[in-house]
Amino acid sequence: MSTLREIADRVGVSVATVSRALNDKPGVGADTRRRILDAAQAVEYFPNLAARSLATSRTQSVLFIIHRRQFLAGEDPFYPYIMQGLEEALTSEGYAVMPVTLSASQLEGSLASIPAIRQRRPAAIVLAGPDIPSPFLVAASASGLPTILVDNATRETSIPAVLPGNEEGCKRATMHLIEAHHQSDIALLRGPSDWVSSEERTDGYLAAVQAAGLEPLIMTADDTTIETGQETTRQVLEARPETTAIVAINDAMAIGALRAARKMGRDVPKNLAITGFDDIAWAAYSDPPLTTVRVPTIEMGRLAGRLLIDRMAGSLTEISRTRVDTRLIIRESCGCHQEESSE
Amino acid sequence: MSTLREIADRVGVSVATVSRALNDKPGVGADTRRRILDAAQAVEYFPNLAARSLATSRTQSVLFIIHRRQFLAGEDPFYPYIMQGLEEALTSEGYAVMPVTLSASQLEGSLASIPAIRQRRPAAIVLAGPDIPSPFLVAASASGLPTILVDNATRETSIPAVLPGNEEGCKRATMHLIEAHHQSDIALLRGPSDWVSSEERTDGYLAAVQAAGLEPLIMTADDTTIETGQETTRQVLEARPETTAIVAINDAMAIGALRAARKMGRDVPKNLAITGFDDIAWAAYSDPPLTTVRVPTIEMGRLAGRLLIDRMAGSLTEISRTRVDTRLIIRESCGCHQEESSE
DNA sequence: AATATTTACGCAAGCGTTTGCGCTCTCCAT
DNA sequence: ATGGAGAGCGCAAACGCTTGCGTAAATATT
Repeated sequence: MSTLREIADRVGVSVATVSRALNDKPGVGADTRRRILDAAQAVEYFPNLAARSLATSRTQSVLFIIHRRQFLAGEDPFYPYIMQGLEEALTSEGYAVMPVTLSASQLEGSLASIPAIRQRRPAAIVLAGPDIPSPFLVAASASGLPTILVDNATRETSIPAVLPGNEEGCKRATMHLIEAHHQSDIALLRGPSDWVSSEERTDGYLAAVQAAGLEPLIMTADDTTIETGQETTRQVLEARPETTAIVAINDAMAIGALRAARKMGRDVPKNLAITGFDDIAWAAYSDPPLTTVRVPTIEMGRLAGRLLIDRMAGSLTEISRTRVDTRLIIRESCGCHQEESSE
Repeated sequence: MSTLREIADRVGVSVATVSRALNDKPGVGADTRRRILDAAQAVEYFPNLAARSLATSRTQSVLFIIHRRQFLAGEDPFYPYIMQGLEEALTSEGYAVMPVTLSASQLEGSLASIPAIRQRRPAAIVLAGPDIPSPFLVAASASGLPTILVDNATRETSIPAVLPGNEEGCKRATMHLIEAHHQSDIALLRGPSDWVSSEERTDGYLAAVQAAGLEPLIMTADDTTIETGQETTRQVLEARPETTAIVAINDAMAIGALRAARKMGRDVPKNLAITGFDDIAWAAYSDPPLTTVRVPTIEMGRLAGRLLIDRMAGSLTEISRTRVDTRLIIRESCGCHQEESSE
């Protein structure tokens, strides 16, 4: 493991000069700089980040915080994709991501009580997922560290956040149903109102339905699982049997709707059209394959990473919410076999 | 952010003594130690890990390496669960996990060319997943860092590895089919032979089938996706229509088998029994719900973490392969609705 | 030609720990 | 009383890097 000393000795300069040369700082002659870079190459120099952190008192790692519940639920976890994108964006700039999954009680407590944050002094914090309580988000942001939210947002303060184009996406899906499905009754299956994406998707549904002059029917569930999707669909079909289309707030609920429809003797898509949201891995394999709105999760992570890098570099872009584009993926659950379906 | 200095000043001793007291090292009087611990508590001291790393020249983070392909395939990724368990085990001992996903070309190259390993000098390496090439595993192990494999293993050298009880698990599932399904023809859908778990599960299948005096039928696919499961099942049912049961090497192939069976007019489980392996999140929601062998992925991660901690602590346990117990989860795809089914 | 400015570099302190070594003091065996 | 052992503690160096400051030389300014 070579050090600055070695390079300095080789070239015949001081370590200070080598440090400056390697970090693209002024105060080094062009020729000297070249020789230093060559020597660094020759000895395969990599900076010791622990030493650098100690000297600069800032690290090159960002905390990636999620709620442990995401795991226990056994659902299709989306944050690995977020993390993947994040890692892609960050490693290229020399940053590492360190995942920390917190329990509900830890998320109630104070930010400072999390050892990782005290001991490792991360350069930034990423908080992913809708189930991190708002006070915690605010506390993280107030800690002074660059903070970014993914698939979550706060109303009061304006913490930077990366979100899918929820409203347009859901509006798009609903409109697709309206166009194809002859102006029939379209119900919405939605989740808790403290989940930002749920709110926004509902807005999209409402915009589309009202533009078409239809009567909205909104069913709110406590969570957005297959089970609740199934149960709320049952309720919808019993309360309003004339319903011919269902917009589900996410794919899990949509798959639940599929199951409920089958159990109640409805043929999807013939008697009932269904759309989901997210395009999780299994959406393409449901029966029938699910028409849904694809959320580019990896891209969201990448974006979060880039925004963070910009902020750490000092550019004071106070953009509050950044959107990533969604895309309607037409499969079979909506009843229109188009050639240009998936992909 | 308090330092050793502060505590030392408060108590009236040297930093050296504080350091020794806080690290449970000898050379500190009982009374002094108490006062130091109290003071540390009072100022909410947390060691600066960068400084410690610099002084000890070893870090408190472990690299978690996976193959990027795992993501692109869009399959149900299993390693988030591994990582979850790993994190649980490691954080309690003050270690952090840093995930690094490598591309195929990086996995062909040398270990040293990975910046993370040169710059962060991890305390250990975890390599997860069957698709990391053997030479890379060997190189990692040869690097001198404590290394552990999860869901992979090498034949030549004996790198410590954590694996599911593949053979027993698959034997168990196959025997269940044999017992319930009156001694009929049972085919196996397996994956590539360089995937250790595939090999071992095949052994389990063979053991069960041969013990029952049946003729084995093994179909090998290039990968273990829904698509290949579907395709190989089609082949099996065409080549040997009398087949009444299929053991799939993993749940994805099993779900593919389900689809193929439906397309070919077979009723599962009436005309064809199917079992999977892994118990991924969606196994419970397939139609019919999949009977499968549960692999405790989170537990595997936990175990890997604990083994690593032991090795870093110096205990020279040269256990080569550690097994975690699997468990047969009986649902409906095998045709025996037992009361004591899942959970 | 004399002065002011800039450029290129070295010195050395400092970041917060750990740890080998040496010192003092107490205690016990001689 | 004297010696040695051991416990308890402090000193100071070391880990590898960054950075403010000082200085000499080179260049620009009048």
